[in-house]
Amino acid sequence: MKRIAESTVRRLSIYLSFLEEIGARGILTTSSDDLARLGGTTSAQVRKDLSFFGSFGKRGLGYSVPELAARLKEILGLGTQWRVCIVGAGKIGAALARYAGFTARGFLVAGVYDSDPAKIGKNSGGVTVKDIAHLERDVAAGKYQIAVLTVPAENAQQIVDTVVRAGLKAILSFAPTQLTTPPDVTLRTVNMAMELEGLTFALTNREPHS
Amino acid sequence: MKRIAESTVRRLSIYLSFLEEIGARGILTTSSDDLARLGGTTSAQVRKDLSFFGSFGKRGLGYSVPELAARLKEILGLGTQWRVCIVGAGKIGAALARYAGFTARGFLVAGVYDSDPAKIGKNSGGVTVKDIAHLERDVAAGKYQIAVLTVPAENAQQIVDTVVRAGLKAILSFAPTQLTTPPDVTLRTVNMAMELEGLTFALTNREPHS
DNA sequence: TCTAACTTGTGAATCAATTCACAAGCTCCC
DNA sequence: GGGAGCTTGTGAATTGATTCACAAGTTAGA
Repeated sequence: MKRIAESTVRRLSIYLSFLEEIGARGILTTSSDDLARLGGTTSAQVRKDLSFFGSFGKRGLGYSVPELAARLKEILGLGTQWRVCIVGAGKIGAALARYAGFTARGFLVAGVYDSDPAKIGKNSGGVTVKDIAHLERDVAAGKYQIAVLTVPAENAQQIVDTVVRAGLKAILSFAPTQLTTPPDVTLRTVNMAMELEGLTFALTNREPHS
Repeated sequence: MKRIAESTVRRLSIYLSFLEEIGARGILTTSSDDLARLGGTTSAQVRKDLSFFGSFGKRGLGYSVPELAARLKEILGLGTQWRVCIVGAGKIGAALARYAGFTARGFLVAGVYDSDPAKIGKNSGGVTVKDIAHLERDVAAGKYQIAVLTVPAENAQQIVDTVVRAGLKAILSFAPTQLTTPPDVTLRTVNMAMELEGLTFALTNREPHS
């Protein structure tokens, strides 16, 4: 299969969340134009995105909401429940552990790890915090498919190396640092300071009147 | 000035954080090749990114670390302190309110708002939670330049409309929904479920051997 | 002063993503 | 059955981003 751009995958997520929303309201049919309007893009873009995976619509009619939603779930790999571990039981880790948006989309926070003895054994987001010394063993045992990192920047690469060594293939990092992984491991980084800097850049460099 | 791509701005943030890191270690000079290696890109990309804003290096020599850092701070608008309000005093809002990465880069969390009477008046991340009914007035009074939204998806657009009406030009949203703003308002959205879906897509569609 | 070894800055070329534009398919209604 | 009115799917064209490749500037050392 041809390589799919990250931007395309992001849009598929957006389309899916709209399909679920309008599906819940009982709407059975939609069009690329509807999806484009709701998702902030163009109808041609919607159709091109979908065309990478097949043709799911009917000419003249549009798309069946439940059918397209099911196909997108399949494409995005949301058919099964994914087990996630959160590494770092600080404020952000605890917030994520009980973030409803995860469970709503089929992710199960099955473990939380920290290195701080004061936190180990305590409850964080409904899960007991485990000793990070057990992380590698648990990952190697297949307990998780995805790791979410909410640790300080200076520890992040070491933890990446640990979970990669144990065989994990997908990591979402909130550590504000650049991380490296082997090519067969997918890494996404969310850097909140960087997002804010995108805003200050815009505030600073915007034309006064436009 | 020519329009600058968002990807370029993101990379400038990365370059800056490396310059600060190596600057703190006493390194005075660096090259586009160093920055590329650390930032996961190519030296040509680094030079092209910088070329949009001027020429900051010396041929044959490279870049002065403190000088380039200062120019990047200026470009990214990090010369002044920015006042941020957090709307939504839930788990994620509270975690962000005391997130060290923000203050380290010159952002001041100057207010936290919520609509829940049980939270108003309580302390969240070192700031007293205010009634969201006062948000519009406070924004209009110029108390904040940036709003961070950590509210449920169903309330997010209404709050965007409120702060935009009050004159705010920069919003960072963590609500898992598509939001719309006038063209003179910059909006960035971080959607954690969408990031995870990018990972599950990769896990599902990856070639078994490559 | 001259050469060797670097590294920048930047047009040109390539590669990637988006948009255009239209043939083809579907439904409804006369 | 046939025409009108939709909407998809997709090559072609366009727009945008990245990479290439090299002239020009700088330093160090002989």
